[in-house]
Amino acid sequence: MSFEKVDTQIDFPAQERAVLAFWERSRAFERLREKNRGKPRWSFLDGPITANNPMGVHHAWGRTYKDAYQRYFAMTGHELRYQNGFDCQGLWVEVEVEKELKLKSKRDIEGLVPGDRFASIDRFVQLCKGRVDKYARIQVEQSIRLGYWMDWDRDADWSRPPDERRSYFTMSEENNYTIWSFLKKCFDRGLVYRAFDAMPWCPRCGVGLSQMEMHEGYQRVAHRAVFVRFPLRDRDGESLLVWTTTPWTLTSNVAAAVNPGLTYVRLRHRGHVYYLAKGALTARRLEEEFKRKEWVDGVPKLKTLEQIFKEKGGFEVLGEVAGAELVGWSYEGPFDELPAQGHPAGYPSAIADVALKQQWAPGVPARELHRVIAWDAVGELEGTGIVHIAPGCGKEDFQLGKEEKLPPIAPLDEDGLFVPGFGELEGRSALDPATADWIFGNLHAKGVLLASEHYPHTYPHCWRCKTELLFRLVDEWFIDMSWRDEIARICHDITWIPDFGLQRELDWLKNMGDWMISKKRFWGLALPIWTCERCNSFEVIGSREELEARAVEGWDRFEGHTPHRPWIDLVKIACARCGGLSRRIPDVGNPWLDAGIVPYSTMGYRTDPEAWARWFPADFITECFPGQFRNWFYSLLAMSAMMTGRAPFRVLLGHALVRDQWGRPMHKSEGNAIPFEGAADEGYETLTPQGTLERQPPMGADLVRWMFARNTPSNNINFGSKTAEEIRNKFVLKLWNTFAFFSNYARLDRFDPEAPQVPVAERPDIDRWILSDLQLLIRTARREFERFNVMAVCLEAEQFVDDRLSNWYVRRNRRRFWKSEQGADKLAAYQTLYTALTTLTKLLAPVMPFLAETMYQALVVRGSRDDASVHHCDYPVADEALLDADLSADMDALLRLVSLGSAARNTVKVKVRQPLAEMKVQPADGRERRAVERFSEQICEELNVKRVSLHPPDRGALLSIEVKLNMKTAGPKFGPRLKAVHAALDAADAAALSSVLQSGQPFTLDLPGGPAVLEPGDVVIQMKASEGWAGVADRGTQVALDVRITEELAREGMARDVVRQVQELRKSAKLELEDRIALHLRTDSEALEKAIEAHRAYIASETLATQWIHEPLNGDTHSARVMVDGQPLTVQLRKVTTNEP
RNA sequence: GGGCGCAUAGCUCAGUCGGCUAGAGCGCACCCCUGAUAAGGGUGAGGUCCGAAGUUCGAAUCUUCGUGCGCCCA
Repeated sequence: MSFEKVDTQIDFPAQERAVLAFWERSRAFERLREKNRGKPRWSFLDGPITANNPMGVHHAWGRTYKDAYQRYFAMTGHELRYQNGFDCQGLWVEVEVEKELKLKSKRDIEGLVPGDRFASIDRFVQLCKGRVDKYARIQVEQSIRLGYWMDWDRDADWSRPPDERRSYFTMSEENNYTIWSFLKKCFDRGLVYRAFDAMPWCPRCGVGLSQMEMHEGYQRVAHRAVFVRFPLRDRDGESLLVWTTTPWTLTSNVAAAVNPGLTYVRLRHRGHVYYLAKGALTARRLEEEFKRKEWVDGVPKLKTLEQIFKEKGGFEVLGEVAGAELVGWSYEGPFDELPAQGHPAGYPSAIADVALKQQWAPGVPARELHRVIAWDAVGELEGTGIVHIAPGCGKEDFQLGKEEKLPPIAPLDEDGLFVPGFGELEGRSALDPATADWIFGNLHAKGVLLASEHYPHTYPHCWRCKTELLFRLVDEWFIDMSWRDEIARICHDITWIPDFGLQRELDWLKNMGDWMISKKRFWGLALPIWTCERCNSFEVIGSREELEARAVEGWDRFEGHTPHRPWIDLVKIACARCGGLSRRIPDVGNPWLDAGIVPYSTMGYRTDPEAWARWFPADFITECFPGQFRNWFYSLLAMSAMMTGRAPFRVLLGHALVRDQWGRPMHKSEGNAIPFEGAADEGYETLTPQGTLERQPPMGADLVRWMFARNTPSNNINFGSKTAEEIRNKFVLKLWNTFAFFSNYARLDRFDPEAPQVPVAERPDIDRWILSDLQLLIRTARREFERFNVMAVCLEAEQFVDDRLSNWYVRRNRRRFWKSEQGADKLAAYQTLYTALTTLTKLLAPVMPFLAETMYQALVVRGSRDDASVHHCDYPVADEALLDADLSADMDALLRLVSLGSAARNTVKVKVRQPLAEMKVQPADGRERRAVERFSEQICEELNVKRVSLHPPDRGALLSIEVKLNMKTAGPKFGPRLKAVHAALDAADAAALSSVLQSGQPFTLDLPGGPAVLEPGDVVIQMKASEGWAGVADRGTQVALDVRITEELAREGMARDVVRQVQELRKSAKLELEDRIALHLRTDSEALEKAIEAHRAYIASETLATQWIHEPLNGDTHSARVMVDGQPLTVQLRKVTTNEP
């Protein structure tokens, strides 16, 4: 079949939907897999996407890479797995389900089915699974719309259990049990342990956060800080001055720390003596932050302590004392009346028991042990230089407490409420401002409150629900990471792109703490840790089979369920040490365990070791890297190091973050995030920095992909409609218009791609040039894809399409396609452009799969019944025989000469439509000389001159130098002497003067009234051509245009103008390219009349006028009154049918 | 406090072998084109390639130090 007409106005999203339907109908993806089955493998491992919400446009960045590289390796003949991954388990899903159900706490979840905790948890877990399925399905649809080819789950697949679906799901049994095997290995090496620690804790979620999670949620907030005095025992009327931003922790105070190396002052204030660090008295606290506006709105600047004392009645410094001397002093705590302070070895008793057993503290109540301890970390710039220590309320406090044998007091329950033993505070929330009020009131009543203030600082928040974190003493499970060197070792087997990734990962490995793997929640990996009720020892179970063999209770009820809560909790085993009954700890696992195990769980490590060995390690992974060094990359590497000691992937490509087009971080809550469908298909609204909502048109998936692919992976991308429009105009539309141009003329001319090829050697230079550059593009594309540098492919392709193919090749060759006679030259043009376009479809297919397919179908398949797809093609290979470096260099020289010619026209403002007689060139080198000879026709056409000639060297320079004063600077500088300077300048040797000034040196003119010094800025140096010529020079090249317009040339110019006006009218009359017309032209201007007469044949052939009518036309005509060369002209035309004469 | 990264035009960024006069797009000014056309093209203005020192025939590029910003860790 022949070529279809192609509209230059195209709805890209609609075209993409048509391609999707074609792929679906023709089973294009399945056929690609069949085609590549058995070929060399290329193993890609997908990082699981959290199946918890629909994707935003930012997800498309990584997925563009994933698809583009997969497509490239498929086109170069590789077998792939095409397995997508979904991250399913974890708190983020729980939080969303809680929101849907309007649940506020863990107790609400456990009461979902009233009175039945087991059924409640079961129901909740089912809802979590359901939410994962729901959003996984949505993400599949979105990914398909992006053009991402994966082995997607289809309707029938969703009713199967996750283990039997096409994508992998981290909630699958295989995934969970493979993690068990990992934990078992850790256990066998003695690396799993349980510990009490003061953990960052989210009171809303009722869960502790790991070190890596805590970093996600820092926010700047202001807390009410207090200055409190701790009266010293044995020193009447004297107190330590203590400062804290968390007043609720004062209830659990055990000690006060000073820096033994600092100097402290004694000062008297209102009859009482205070101790505080000398530097603290005058420290300008957070002054820098205040200046830099790193502050919280509405919070006043902090006062110095000096100022506070002065305002409250003045003070007097009595003396200084070394910090070391304070150590050991004992004091009265602010809440010693509370029962918790009186409980031996700490509070509550569960913790006191452990503290006693593990010898963290003596069996004495905290209030009897209050004393000053030494701590080097205490500074004097933040508070008072005396730090209140509550081992049950802070990480460092807890460590210090253990070292100093201080009893820990843990005041809060899971929900952040005070437990019994804290008097009136019982049941109050530590976060509630009313609680702080109560504490302030209480301290004030006791007379120990000196002052309070609002203190801004960055404080950790729950990264999921944004609640402020508290530090809480809890028991959690950890993996001892003392074997970190084993992980670091395999990092060196990986190619990191960008390469600083290796250093980042190694840094993290060096600094990370032990891995907290437990979460006191419901939906997640069931940690396979069973503890004995009798002897309190624990062990880790490594597989379902092992559990079944060890089970002494509950297996029958568990069987048939996935290893999730609450069913797995039913299984009890006999303690290996004492035979006692062991039950599973209620905790679930850290979700990064789920994602980190996938190189094993998804490739058949346990089920099909041979298959696993074929696909492991993955050749390539790519993800957004901020954060992943301590998350997915970390868990992948750590778990693989433990499992096999091998790197789980060979190449890692990391990419940065998507910002909005003004460079602001994208946030759903800020209104500047872009939903995926909005960008791909539907258009979207975005909030501008001015706060207005702007409606944006859709970009289409290809454009979204291209924008991501052309960006430097390591730089954040400012993504938005502005860039989209730019790239659409300069690249996508150019490509499309070139394709449309070709198709529309090929259709009219019945161009047959199967016709015998005009030998390349016989084609014109410009054809061989574009073919040569095409080979260079192919070479670059292959090289850069292999380096995982798709950006370079895109930038090179843009340059080829825009600068070379569209703006030069097609523009220069239009007439070869227009002309009516067939022939070798026309055929060569068609064949050349056809080769360029079909090659481009294949080159671009990995990045722009839709556009490439549309073009390929129209250019190559052309409706033949065979369902060939561009994605089944082999990726192009450069034909070295077509490379012609010499030709490219000549063409570059030509382009330079043409741009100089345009510049020369510009200087005299003669439009290109006006033909000129001649251009003379004084070439800078042999290359330019040859370009003039070789491409004179191109130059003449492009610049609309009749002749181009080389300026003979023996005739001297083509242009002369002219130096004029720059009146802007020279005027004020020389004032009344200006005339004299002028004259001297005219008399001076222009060549010598300009060479001095151009080298940046001043030039001195000798004048009667004394020398005048010219600076380079004082003059304008121009190249001047002889009378009637316009000249321009650049880098040794000089060109001159004959700008004298003869009557004959003027007539020709007018004729071209007439043609243009007629074409304009044809177009507004919506005529087809091939339509013939009857034309009537009428003017009162004699000059114009003559021009039309002289060029009648030319006008007729250009405008396809088959009938030249002298009388005004009647009936179905189109007419316009236009101006040509300042003269009015009436144009009338009418379409004629072919059988008219 | 430690580590990593970045710094090129008003803005967003290319420039990874050290090589002629440092580029692109946007924006700005002027001009042009017109059957690829709701586009597009050309020309121009605009640069201390963050600063300083060094290596070199030659540095935006390599080294060292400094400044500023970002990220990570403590």
